[in-house]
Amino acid sequence: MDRNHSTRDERQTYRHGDLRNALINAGLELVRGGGPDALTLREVTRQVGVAPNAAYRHFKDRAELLACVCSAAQADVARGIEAHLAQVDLTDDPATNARSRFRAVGLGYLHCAQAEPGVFRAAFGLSGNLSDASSPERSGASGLTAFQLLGQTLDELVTAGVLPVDRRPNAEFLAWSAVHGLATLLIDGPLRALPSEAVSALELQLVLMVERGL
Amino acid sequence: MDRNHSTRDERQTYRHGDLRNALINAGLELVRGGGPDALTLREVTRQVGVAPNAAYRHFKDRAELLACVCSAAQADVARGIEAHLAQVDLTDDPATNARSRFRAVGLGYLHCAQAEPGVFRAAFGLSGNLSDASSPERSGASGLTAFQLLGQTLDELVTAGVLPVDRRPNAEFLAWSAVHGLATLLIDGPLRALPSEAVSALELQLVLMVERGL
DNA sequence: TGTACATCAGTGAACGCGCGTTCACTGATGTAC
DNA sequence: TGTACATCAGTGAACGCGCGTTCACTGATGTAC
Repeated sequence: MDRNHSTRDERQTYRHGDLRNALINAGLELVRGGGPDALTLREVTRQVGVAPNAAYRHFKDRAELLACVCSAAQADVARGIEAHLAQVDLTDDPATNARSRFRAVGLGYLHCAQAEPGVFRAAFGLSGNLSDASSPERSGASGLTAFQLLGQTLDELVTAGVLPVDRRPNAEFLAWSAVHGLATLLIDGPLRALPSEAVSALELQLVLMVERGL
Repeated sequence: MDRNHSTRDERQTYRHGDLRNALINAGLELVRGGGPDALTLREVTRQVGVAPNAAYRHFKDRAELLACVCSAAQADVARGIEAHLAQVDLTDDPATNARSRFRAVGLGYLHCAQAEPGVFRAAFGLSGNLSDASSPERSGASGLTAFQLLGQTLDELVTAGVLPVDRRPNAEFLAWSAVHGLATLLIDGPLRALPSEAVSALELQLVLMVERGL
C-alpha cells in the first residue's frame, strides 16, 4: 500500500514532493467509494492536505485529473484480469488452455467489477465524463490493456482451432458487450441483490454462452 | 406530441391544472438532452414556467421526480421495442417466427438506445440514482415491460423447439446483458464513432451470437 | 341562485451549501558565480 | 564553500454559480348552507 503513503501524512517540507501522484491516488480512493462523480477537486486536495488550488499546478482542470484517475482505474482492472489469468492451471491440450484463459478474462472482468464497483465505473462506466477527456487506456503489469488481453485470448482460441477464423472479426466487441452488460446489471442493476452462488453461476453461464455463440 | 402541451404555454389560470404530468414530461425532455444528471428541479420548473418550489406539491424530492421520469423513460423503451416487434413479418414456420421476434426485441433495444441515449440512460443507465428510488419499471402500450417482452420471446423460442427447456432459466439475464453491454459501448463507449453500417452489422452479429450461445 | 368559507396549488424571497476557478502572494529549492 | 538570485510549487482569500429545500404567503377553486 505504498499508494497512500502521502495521504493524511503531516508534511514537514513546504513542498509536497509528489503531489501529482498523491492527487491521483487520493482521487482513486474517492472513486473507489462513490464512482467518478465522487471525484471533487476540493475533496481530493482536502484528502492530501493541500490547498484546493494547488491541484492547478499539476492539472489543467478537474476534467484532466479525472481523466488521469480513470486511466489509473483502467490499469487496476487490467491488473486484476492478469491476476486471474495467472491462476489458470494449464494442461497439455492447447484448446482447453485457450478456453480456460478466455474464461479467466471474462470472469476476471466480472470479479473486478464486483470487488471494486466504483473503480470499475470510473474505468469503464463510460459515463460521459470519460468520453470527453478520451483518456488513453492505461496498461496493467504486462503492459497490456484489458481490451488487449481479451483480444489475445481470442487469438489463442483461433490458433487452438476452437474459434473459426471467420468468426474472429469483432469478436472482442461481442464478448466485451456481454461481459460488460452483466457487470453493470450486477453492480447497480436488478441483479444487485443476488446471492453470491447465484452470481457465480450466472457469470459462468454467460461466459459459456459467449464461448458457444462466437 | 400531446406530451408537451403545457411546456412554455402561457397559463391564464392561476392554477396549472396538470403540473405533475407537465413536470414529468419536462423532466423527460431534459433527460433526453443530457441523461439523468441533467434533471434539475430548478430547470424542470423553469421549463414549465412555474416557481421552483411548486414541484414540492407533487413530489417529495428531486429523487422522487427523477424516479417518475425514469419510469416514464422505461415505458418509452418498452414502446420502442413493441414497435419493432410489430414490424416483424410472420411466416408459417413457428421456429422462424420465434427467432425473428427474439431478434426484434434485441435490435429494438439497441435502436432505442441509440436513437435516444439520454432516455435510455435514464431508463436503464442504472447509475445509482435509479437504484435508490427503486422505481417500478413501467410498462409500454401492451402493458408489458421491456424485460417481460424479452421473457415472452424466449418462451416462444422454447415452445417453438428452438431453445432447449433446460437452457431457459436465466436466459433473460444473459440476453439482456449482451444487448445492454453493446448498447452502452455504442452510446458512450469506444464504439461511439462507428459508421452506421458497421453498427448494424455488429448489432446483428451480437444478437445472433446470443441466439446461438443460449 | 347566491354567499361564506375551507382547501390547497402555486408564489416570492431567502437560506446554506459545496463546487470550480482566479488572483496576487510567499517561501523553499537549486543553480550560477 | 558561501552568497545572490531565479524558479515555481503551494498558500490564502475571494469570486460567482446553480443547486435543493424551507418559509410564510396568496388567491383560485369547489363545497355547504
